[in-house]
Amino acid sequence: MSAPDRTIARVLCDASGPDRAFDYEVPPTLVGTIEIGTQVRVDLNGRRIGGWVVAIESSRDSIDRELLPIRKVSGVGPDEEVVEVSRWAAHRWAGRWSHFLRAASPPRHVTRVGASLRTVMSPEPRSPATTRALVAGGAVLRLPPTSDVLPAVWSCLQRGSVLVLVPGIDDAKVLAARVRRAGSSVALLPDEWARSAAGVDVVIGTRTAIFGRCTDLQSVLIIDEHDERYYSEASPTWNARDVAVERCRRLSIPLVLISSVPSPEAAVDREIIAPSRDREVAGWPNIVVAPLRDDAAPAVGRLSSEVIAELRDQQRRVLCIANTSGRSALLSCRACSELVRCEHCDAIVSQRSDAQLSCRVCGSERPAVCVSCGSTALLNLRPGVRRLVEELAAAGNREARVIEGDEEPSWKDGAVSAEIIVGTEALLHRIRFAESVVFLDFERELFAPRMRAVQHASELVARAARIVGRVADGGRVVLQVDHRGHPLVEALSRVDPAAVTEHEIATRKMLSLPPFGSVAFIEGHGAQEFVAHVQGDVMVGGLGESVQVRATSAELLADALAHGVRPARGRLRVAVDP
DNA sequence: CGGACAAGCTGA
DNA sequence: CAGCTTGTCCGG
Repeated sequence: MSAPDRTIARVLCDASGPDRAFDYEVPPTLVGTIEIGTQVRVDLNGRRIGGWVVAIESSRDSIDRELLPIRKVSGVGPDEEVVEVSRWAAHRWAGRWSHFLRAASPPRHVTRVGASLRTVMSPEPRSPATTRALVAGGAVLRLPPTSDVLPAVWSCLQRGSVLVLVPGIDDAKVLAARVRRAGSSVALLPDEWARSAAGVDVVIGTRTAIFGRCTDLQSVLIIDEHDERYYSEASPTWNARDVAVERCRRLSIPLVLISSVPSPEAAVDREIIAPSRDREVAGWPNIVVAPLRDDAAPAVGRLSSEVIAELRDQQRRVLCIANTSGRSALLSCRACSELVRCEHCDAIVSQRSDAQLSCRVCGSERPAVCVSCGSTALLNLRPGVRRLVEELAAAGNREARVIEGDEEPSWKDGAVSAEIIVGTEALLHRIRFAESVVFLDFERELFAPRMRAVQHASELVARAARIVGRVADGGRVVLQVDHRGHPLVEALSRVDPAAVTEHEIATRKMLSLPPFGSVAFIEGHGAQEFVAHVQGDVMVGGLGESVQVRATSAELLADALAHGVRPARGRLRVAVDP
C-alpha cells in the first residue's frame, strides 16, 4: 500500500530573503500551475516572501517531514532553461541567484503564456555572411559601422526564432519598429515579456534581454558586440556576451556577434567573417590623425592644423568631443558663487568623490560643503571647457556652444553657417548627424585608467562614424593626438579593425586579462575575511579593504570565489571581470 | 533578509 | 542584574 502522492517544490527566496532555496508542499489545487521558474509566495520564518520554484519532485512518502504549503502563485516566470542559465550566471559572477532570476522575470506579473505568434515568413534581403556564420555554428561578423543589420536579422530568422541584443533601449525600439513593419512578429523586452515567452519571430532587447524567456529559440544575434553597455557595472557585475555564449552552448544554437571592431572576448577562438577590404573601407568615414606636436611643424596652442581646417569649413557641422571625465579641478558654490578653496592653505580643492573634497597642496580632506554659506550644491566650472569653446569659436570663425548635462542637443535650424558643438562623449549617443566629429584629446581615451580603455576608444570612433557617415558622403572623424605613431591610432586611421583587435588581444594576453584570465575586485569591510576562505588555483593580492583575486580562467575564479565568506552585514562588493 | 537569542558591556 | 547593544545563527 502506498501513501498518497505529494509534490514538493524547492523555492528560492527573492532578494528580500536569504539566497537559499527551501522546500514547500505544493497544494493539490496548484499542482497543475506550478512549474520550474514559477513565481510564488511562501511563508519563511514567520513572514511571507516571494520566490521562484527552482526544482519540483514528487514523493510517495508522506511521513517524511512536515512542510509548509506554497501560499500563492504570483505569476509565470523564466522557464527551466533560463532558470539554469541564471544559476550559472550567479556562480560565474559570484552574485545572488535571485538577482539573475529577477532579471529573467517579467517586470509585472504575467498570469499565463499565450499561443505562439510565430510566422513562417523571413523577409529579404538577407545577409550571406550571416547565413555562413549560422551554418558554421556561430561566428563574429565584422561589419563597418554604417552597415545595416536588418539583413542579418532576416538571415537568423530563416533558422527560426531569434533573440537580438542591441546596446541601447533606443536602438531596440527603432529595430523593433523596423522588424514589425516588415511583417514579422516582435517582442520588445522587457515590456513584451509575455509575447516573447509565447514565441515570436524576433525578440529584441538590451543586455538584460539575454535572460528573456523565448520559446523555441534558434539563434542569438548581438549587435555591436563590443559596446560597453553590454556590461552591467552594478554588483554583481555581469555581461550579456558571456551569458549569450553559455546560453547558446546549452541550447546548441549559433551565436552571431556583429561588431565593427570585435572585442578580444569575441574574436579569440571564433571565426571572423569580414567583408572585402574595399567594402569595409567604404563603410567607414575618413579617419584623420591630427598630431599636435608633429616634428615637422610644431603646433601652437591646443589645436592642430587639421582640426582648425575642420572648424573653418563653414559647410560642416562639427561635433567636438572634449574629454572631461574625472572630477572638476575648479568648483564654485551654486548658492553663493564662492570659489571652493581649502580651509588650511586657501588652494583650490578638487572633488575626489561625491562627498569629499581634497586639497592637492596640503592633503587635507573635508565634506563637499561650501564654507561660506553651507550649501552642498557645488557647480563644476570646468574652466578648461569654457576657454576651449572660445578658442574653437575663434579658430572656426563661427559660433561654438557647449552642451552639458541633460541639455537636449540639437543643431540650430536655419543658421547661416553650421555650428560647432562641444561636449563630452555622452553627446555621441545623443547627436544623430554631423559632418565631422573631432576628438580633441584622443590619447586620453586610449590611456584612460580603465580595463577596457582601448575597446572604449575604438567604440567611440565607431559611434562617431555612424554620426558622420561614409567616406563617400564626406564623413570625417578627426583624432587629435599629442604624437603620431600609436599603433591603435594608426590602425584606426587606415581602417584596419583587425589590427586593433589583434593589438588588444596581445595586451590582454600579456596581462592575463579576459579572455586569457579572470580577475575579481573585492572591496569593503569584509574583504580580507572573504578571501581568507577563497580556495582554489588563484592568486590573491592587495591589502586592507581592497583585494584582487586572479585566475587563469573565469571558471577557476568562480569556483574559488564560491568558497568566499560574506560578512553578515556591512558592504562587500565583489566585481568579477568588470 | 530579518527575527531570535546569546554573549558582552554599563551603570546603579 | 536590568537594560541595552552587538554578534551569530537559521529559516523548509
